[in-house]
Amino acid sequence: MPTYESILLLAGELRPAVFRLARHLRQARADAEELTPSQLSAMGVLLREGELQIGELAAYEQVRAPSMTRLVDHLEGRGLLRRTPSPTDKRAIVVGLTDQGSELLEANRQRRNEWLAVRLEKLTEAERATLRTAIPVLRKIAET
Amino acid sequence: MPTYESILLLAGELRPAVFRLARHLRQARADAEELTPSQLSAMGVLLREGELQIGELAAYEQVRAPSMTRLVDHLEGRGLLRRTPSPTDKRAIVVGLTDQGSELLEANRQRRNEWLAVRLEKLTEAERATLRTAIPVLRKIAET
DNA sequence: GAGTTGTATTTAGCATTGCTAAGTAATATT
DNA sequence: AATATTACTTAGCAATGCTAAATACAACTC
Repeated sequence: MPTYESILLLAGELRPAVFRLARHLRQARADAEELTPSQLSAMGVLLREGELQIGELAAYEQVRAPSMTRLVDHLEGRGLLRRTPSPTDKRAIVVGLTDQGSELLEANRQRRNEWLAVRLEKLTEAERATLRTAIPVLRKIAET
Repeated sequence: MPTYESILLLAGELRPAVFRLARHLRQARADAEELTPSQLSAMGVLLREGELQIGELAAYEQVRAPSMTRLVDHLEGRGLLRRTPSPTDKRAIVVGLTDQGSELLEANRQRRNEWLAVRLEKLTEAERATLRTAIPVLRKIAET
């Protein structure tokens, strides 16, 4: 039975480790991609979830509706997503990725995975095995 | 000898797992703390590194000098850090945390560690052991 | 040592993104 | 039918990123 103290210690080491890696993963994104993190993130939600109303998308992104309205304005202007009136509710609007949007997002995802893969290649097989074991634990923490 | 394909697969799983956890860790911060992520991050650098010149701090934060000048303006106005002229270079300025700044930062750090610790407590001891093993690997990737 | 070049910081002005408050249109409730 | 709620938009504020240009000092060069 571990003490809370020892767990706090673990937290103090795990937190910065995860945080720093995430920071690098984020920076390995754009490079003159002309898309900001918010834009990429919102598009990522649409890729995973399919079409959503503006308000739903805002909720996913933990942002207020007006912020999402403007973000969608930009992305729509660049042809990366499309607004369509909701068939069931004439107040609401449904947004979804265009083909161009999905392709851009997919290219981006691949680039980031490759950035990480290059680093994973340099590890030992044992270290990679450790990571494979850790992934479900990391997911579990985030889902709590 | 693993294939690059299998490593790409691992990357595709590890990346979102780390990213999501980091996102939660970030959100477990402020809560009416009246400090933004940029401000917290810059103060964190000063806590780790001690006093730095504006330009050095900007470099750590991967931000341009003018952005850091303004951020330091704000934090100085709130009494969280202090500007002092560099003794060796009359062009330069050295910034460092005030006692109030250090205390606020320490309180913040503790709160975030506790957020994570609560979740770590709910894991099995084997899962925590996995994380302990994974920490140095995560660090290694980030440092590459 | 005078003049040039480079460095550290600041100021000014632009774009993005977050917010709240208030407006419009449609839906739901009483 | 009147009222309240909901979905989105518009308008305007604050924070943060940038570049360009100004200022002050430091370091070289001839």
